[in-house]
Amino acid sequence: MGKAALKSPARKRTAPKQERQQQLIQATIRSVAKNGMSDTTMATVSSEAGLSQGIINLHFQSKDRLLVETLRFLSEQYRETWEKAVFKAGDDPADRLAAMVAMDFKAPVCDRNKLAVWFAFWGESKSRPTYRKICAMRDMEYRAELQQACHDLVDQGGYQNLDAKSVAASLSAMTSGLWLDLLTNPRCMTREHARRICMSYLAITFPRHFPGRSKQP
Amino acid sequence: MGKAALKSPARKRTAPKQERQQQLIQATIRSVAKNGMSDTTMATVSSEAGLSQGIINLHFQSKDRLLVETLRFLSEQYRETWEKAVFKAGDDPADRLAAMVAMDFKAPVCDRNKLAVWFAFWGESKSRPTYRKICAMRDMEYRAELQQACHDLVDQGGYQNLDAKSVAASLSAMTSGLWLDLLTNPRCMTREHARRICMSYLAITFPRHFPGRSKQP
DNA sequence: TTGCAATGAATGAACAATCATTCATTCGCT
DNA sequence: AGCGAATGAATGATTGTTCATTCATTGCAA
Repeated sequence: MGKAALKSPARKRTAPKQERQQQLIQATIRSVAKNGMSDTTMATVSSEAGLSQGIINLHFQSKDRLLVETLRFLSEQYRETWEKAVFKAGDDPADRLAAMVAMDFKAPVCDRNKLAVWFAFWGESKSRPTYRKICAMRDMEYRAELQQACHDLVDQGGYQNLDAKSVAASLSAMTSGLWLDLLTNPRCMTREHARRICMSYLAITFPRHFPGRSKQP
Repeated sequence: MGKAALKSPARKRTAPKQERQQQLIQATIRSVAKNGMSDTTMATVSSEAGLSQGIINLHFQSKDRLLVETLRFLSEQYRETWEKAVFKAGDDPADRLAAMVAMDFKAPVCDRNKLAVWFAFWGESKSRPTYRKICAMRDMEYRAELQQACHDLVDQGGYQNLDAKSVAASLSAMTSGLWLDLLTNPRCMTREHARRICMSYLAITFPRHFPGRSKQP
């Protein structure tokens, strides 16, 4: 054991496998956001990570696997985030809905780089069954939770004319549509504004459980 | 002149410039839908068009310009389509809204190939200012029209608590979100179902101008 | 009509650049 | 010393672009 502490403690040259993989996935997100999926190469990713050329093949075997693992990471982070939010919200279905909406427009999920990457994967999803499966699973799980909360609220609040499934589909669609605004039009749309728009939808849909919509800009 | 009609009348070897360019843009849409943006090459496009390697540089100078012109085509076709739909709908703002929603989920706009291409461009838009400008302009024009119709309906129908801008933003977001469903989950979402979801939103937002929402699946 | 240049659209082989992947070597930790 | 992590030059495949050539069409002369 060396006498001196020595070394830049900030960045070890050799790191545990999982840590390096995570580092490369983060670099992939930055590269896809900065250069687009088409211009993201092994070189742009490894350079973004501050590591060498061959590092990706060492940890992920191929570029394809790196991209799949990146999508899987985004997908799992999304699920963990809303699961946590729902748990914290407790039993009340209205609280659960509000928590899921809030989560959709806050870090770590709603980050401009990550939004760009989501859309990049969606754009490739028609030609890549693996992407489509991961996306479909994320969507299914999220929407099932949304639907459950809507169903509970319809029951508990006596909204007999509402179809929980349709409301969940509407809310989910609105969310991804607002993500698009945040991505392509960040000057006209903020995360807080996007959240308010979703809450307005909840307000007219479940008027007895959410504060009424006002003429906000 | 010529005795025999001669020639395969179906495909002339030399065609007017504009016709060839259109042919190549259609081939680009098919290739991006089939192979994704990353795996769309000069070879896949020209082969999809049934033409030779050099043909794209002859007509578009570069791959970049081909892609930009493809996005511009989609954007202009979208605008022409909704302009026509709004014109046909006449003066009534509720009719105009319904017409724009219907147009969003019908050919030629709502084609699965074209949706894939839209998302591919959106995914690259953060890294390509040219893409972002074209997308932003399309969105702005469309939303201005939507907003106008909402504004008229708010005035005429006495919906004093509604903000036309927010309603337009909600509807627009819902539309692109439903496009995502149609792209990634075509088995669970149809164009007609998507249209109904939008109409349900209009029904709860403008209850005196649209038929009430029922418990449809 | 028939023959014959002239035109320019279309081709596809060739080229240089870029790409993902490999692997012999170096480096750092125990 | 020994071992695994990391490197980066090397490799072959793929890419966008170029350009000499081919070929259908058109205009003109006889």
